[in-house]
Amino acid sequence: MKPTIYDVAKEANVSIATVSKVLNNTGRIGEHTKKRVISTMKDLNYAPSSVASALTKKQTDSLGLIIPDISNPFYSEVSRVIEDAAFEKGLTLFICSTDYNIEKERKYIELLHRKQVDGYIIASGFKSMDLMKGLIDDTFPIALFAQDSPTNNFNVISVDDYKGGYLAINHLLSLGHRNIGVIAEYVNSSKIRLHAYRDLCDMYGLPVQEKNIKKTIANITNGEKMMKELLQQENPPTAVFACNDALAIGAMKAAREFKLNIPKDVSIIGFDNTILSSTGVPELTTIQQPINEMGKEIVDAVIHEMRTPESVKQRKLFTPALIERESTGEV
Amino acid sequence: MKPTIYDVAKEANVSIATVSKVLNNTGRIGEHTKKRVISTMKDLNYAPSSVASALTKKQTDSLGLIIPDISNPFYSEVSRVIEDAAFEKGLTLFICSTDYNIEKERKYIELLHRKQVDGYIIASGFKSMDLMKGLIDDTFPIALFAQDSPTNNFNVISVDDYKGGYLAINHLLSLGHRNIGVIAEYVNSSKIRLHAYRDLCDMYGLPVQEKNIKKTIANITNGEKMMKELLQQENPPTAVFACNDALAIGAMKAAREFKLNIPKDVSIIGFDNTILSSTGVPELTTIQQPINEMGKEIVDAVIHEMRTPESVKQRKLFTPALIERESTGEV
DNA sequence: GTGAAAGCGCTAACAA
DNA sequence: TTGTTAGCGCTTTCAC
Repeated sequence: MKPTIYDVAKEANVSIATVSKVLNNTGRIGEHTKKRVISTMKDLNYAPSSVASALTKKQTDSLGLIIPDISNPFYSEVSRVIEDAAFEKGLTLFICSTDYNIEKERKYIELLHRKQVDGYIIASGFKSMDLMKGLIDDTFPIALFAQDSPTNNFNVISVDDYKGGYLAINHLLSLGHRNIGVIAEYVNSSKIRLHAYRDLCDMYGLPVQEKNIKKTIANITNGEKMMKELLQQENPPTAVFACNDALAIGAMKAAREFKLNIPKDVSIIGFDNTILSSTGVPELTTIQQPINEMGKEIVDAVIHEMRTPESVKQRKLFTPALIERESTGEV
Repeated sequence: MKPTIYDVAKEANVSIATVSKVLNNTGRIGEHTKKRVISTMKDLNYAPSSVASALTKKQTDSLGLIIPDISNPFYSEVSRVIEDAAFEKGLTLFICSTDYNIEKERKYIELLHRKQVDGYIIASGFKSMDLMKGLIDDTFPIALFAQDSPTNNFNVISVDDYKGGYLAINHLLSLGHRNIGVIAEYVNSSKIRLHAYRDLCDMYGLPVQEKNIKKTIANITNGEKMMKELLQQENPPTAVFACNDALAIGAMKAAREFKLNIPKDVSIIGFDNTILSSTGVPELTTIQQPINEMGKEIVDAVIHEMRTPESVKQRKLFTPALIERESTGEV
């Protein structure tokens, strides 16, 4: 049997209270007994039970991380960063993949609720924000990653989408492209990136052609499909901004099927700077989100909410960067 | 405050034992009271506390999944499958990335031990097998994924590495290649795949040239480096078997740097069939591990150990399959 | 500086 | 069929 606090108390000839105190460095205990307790803990190979302490302290030191799909490179990379940041702070993560599926979201939220996680980190693609509010207390720690919830008031950590869109389009414009297509997602971040697109078009006196803007759900197949549509219309764009790397990879496939050289015949730029952007040929020019900093920040945000539930919520937007590789070139 | 079992008991005019019984469907309770209890649970928006029940039942319904790195596509894909299988069985996962780092392994194992996970799933790359044995009981549920521990006795779920190596090399041989290089890892699975290589060479009467066998740590950069070495020697191989997709992607990079066409000048085959194998150009021919089945099996294996700790351990080897894409061709 | 005791929310004997 | 009660392993007053 795993030794308990009673075992070490008995063995060290002290009370369990004393053991607890040396365990948590609380109260005052004599140097001598402290040493003795510590050494018998070692002798017994004692490890305190987190579940017992969670029950008394009403705190589990764990967080729920809700993402669409851990096997998607962007989310797995983000998860890794968040895992490290959480671990650093003594928190463990329940990582949950919901596949944009409301039913799965509900089940996972209920599960985590029963597991008494101390807070949630919710990544883009989460749909059940309202269900969430019903299930849990209004002041319960929740932070949003790369997702907005305009109707609710949460801490959110995100990339500056306008800036990201701006960087991407501006890069294409500076390369001389004047007929630029966009493959966007049905999400808020894409909408904002499109604002940058429109504004930049205005600035350059270019007419914004709606037919050049495709919206879809982000995956490689859809990227391919949308790119084909773009390429099939008359006067097709000479450059395409895909709102994430997966869409961009799909777009590159389509271009290749059309026997188009990248970047000679058509330039393609992605978003996220996932591993996919550096493993293909040509390597993908893309916009990098500073996920390391963002991961740290979001963990800090949840912790802050845990400590001060009534604190004012913030939105922190991080500055993206252009990563020039091989998929974009002069027109 | 979150309602407790006492709240619903009082509200429904029954004892907490009764509530517990309807909660767990144990004992016998009258239809009528059962209904009443259930409805007041709904009214109060009651959700039982897993931590309290964990404390009494000495079972947390959670598993530790130890992998080298969740941001590595192979492991993120594997994790996804295991997550789903575990969720299906009512188990949640603590996913821990250890970076092949003994210190991190130790910290995570200790952490999970205190969290009282019901079992461990340990994926390839784990080094502290012996530490593990010291920390936990001999009959504690542990299953190994794609990793062997010859000196210990565990349930292991793995791919049939010999068969995988055989499929890869045989594919290359059937394409006419007679000078085949291998980029392997410093791990047992690679060793077994190399057995297949040697055996096949023997069968074909080909001399096994040690200079054609490179060993390294699996990542893209090392794949590139090893491939360059292979390519720089005189009479370089016309085909290379990389023991996983990351190495293969690196190898493709190197080939390209040498202005070699794939597969015309050199064929490359990978292993794992991760997303990387279908996003590049040319798409990578590779060996697929049936990770869906393997994921289900390993969760089942841990559950089985949880229920019958003394059960005989097994090794289950799953049959891989050749996925022909574009990176291999006739010599 | 140390200990006794209550309680965290639940399960499982055992009684009734 | 339902209720009483004793823990599960820990934290935290409050006495001493």
